[in-house]
Amino acid sequence: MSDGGKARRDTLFVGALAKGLRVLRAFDESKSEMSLGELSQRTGMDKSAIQRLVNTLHHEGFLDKDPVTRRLRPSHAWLELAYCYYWSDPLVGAALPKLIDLSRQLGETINLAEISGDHIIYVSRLPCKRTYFAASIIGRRLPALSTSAGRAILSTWSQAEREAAIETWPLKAFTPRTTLDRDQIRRHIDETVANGFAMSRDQMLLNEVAIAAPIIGPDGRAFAGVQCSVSAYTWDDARVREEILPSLLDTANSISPSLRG
Amino acid sequence: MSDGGKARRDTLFVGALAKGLRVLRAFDESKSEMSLGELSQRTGMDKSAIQRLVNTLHHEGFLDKDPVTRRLRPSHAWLELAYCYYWSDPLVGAALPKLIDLSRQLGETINLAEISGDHIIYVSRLPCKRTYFAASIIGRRLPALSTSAGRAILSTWSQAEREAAIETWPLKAFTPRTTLDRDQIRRHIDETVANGFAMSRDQMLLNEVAIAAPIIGPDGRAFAGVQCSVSAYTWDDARVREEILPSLLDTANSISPSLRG
DNA sequence: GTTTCATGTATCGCAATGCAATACGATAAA
DNA sequence: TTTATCGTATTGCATTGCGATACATGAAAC
Repeated sequence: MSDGGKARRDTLFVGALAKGLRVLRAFDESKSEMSLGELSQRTGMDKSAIQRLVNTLHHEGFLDKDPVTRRLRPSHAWLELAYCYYWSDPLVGAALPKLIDLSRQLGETINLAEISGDHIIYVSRLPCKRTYFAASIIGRRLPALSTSAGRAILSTWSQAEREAAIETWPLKAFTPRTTLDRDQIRRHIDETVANGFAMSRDQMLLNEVAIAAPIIGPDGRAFAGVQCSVSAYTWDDARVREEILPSLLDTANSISPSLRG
Repeated sequence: MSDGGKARRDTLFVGALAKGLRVLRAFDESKSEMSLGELSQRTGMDKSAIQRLVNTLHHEGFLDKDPVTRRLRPSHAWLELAYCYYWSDPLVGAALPKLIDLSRQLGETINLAEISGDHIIYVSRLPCKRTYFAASIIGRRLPALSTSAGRAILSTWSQAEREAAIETWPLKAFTPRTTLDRDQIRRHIDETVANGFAMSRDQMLLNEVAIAAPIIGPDGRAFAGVQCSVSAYTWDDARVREEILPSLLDTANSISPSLRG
């Protein structure tokens, strides 16, 4: 139970490092500041281990320690890592300028999402309107099947891959109207295949309309998508199709050629 | 030499973890994808060590491995960490909505910078115009003395602290016109103290005008600032002062009260 | 004010774990 | 084919990280 994930007795596996990383992973949106005890509880590791790991992480600048409460928080190093990530991902460099233009042109929130296993992750976000916090910061992972970007990406994959995803990938209710019926999702993805874009409502947030287009690679498959979020209060289907869709597709298509074959 | 940083023989120090973290740190903007050999070279650790550490990092999802070239790259986990950071930093939650409004109102790039030792780090960026890549992604660290945000923050500190910073903090030439003369920087910070905002030109990029206001905490000291970057081609001093400065100051001041005392 | 609890910090002997040298295997260049 | 380069795998040794335990500090309970 406690160290259930220790896994491989492999000689190429450095357990101490893995444990340290697991301490980093213990932080999340609901728990972003912890005491030693809380960390110990969350990770299932004993107090001594946490003490040593935390000490090391702190010493190396990966955890900040509140001088009075002694509680631990993510440090600026966590942002520096994101900075490095951006330089390593060729898609970001190719897409960002175009996304900025699009965001400016539409005046609405534009996101760049990449597939990450069975989730999508928001790699770049350009918020234009106030929205809830989680929707304006990068690095958020969401079940791919529930997002317009995920469905747009999937729509470019083979029938078999799509089907496997639809059957097995995780779903979670974020709103009372999040689609949990896989048949319904299948139908929507089929439409997406035909249309070349995905549009969804109320999936992550009520009264949110999301529309996404895949960024298609040289092999015809997408692993990323451009997505736009708008409010259902001010946008109806027809207007989204007319005023957002064309530019969104243009942008996504204009990024495709920059992907190396 | 090789493992010069091994440092403390402390019993609370987990060397294997520290080494692993140093592998993560080996990546930067100029080297964002490496082979085992390159990593070994960069970190000064031997091949075996790198092999084990990389294996572990890969297994734990902190490094992606190109299936054909076997080269290693930052993974999406690096963005997830940034996501966590945002939840842990109360300033971001308080500031972001207001920054979005400001960005929309001005139609120019707005940044949130925090002090991080003797550098500032861009925590949030809202690009509105195309600019060079590094200026549009979060997590970038720059010498505080060379940035308008850094100077704005410093201007709220005590005379003694300011002086110490001006004398000892690092400087680096990013453009031919980056100010390297500490007396000149001192004069500029003195002006900033008097004015309540900082304005600089050509420091990080030629023909870039940056203007920043400190976000003042309950104790009168700032550790963060709101900054706006515009092009010198289209903005002269007078127009910046007239059209940008008031809203920028308003925004910075409106964030201050949300900082807990 | 003393007791009690909770939490952070420090110490220490043991052996499990990570170490570095080395050998193997593939792929690419010469 | 040869040679070089780079990723992968193995192994014996002792360094290093382990976890129980004891100490310190501060807050809450009574």
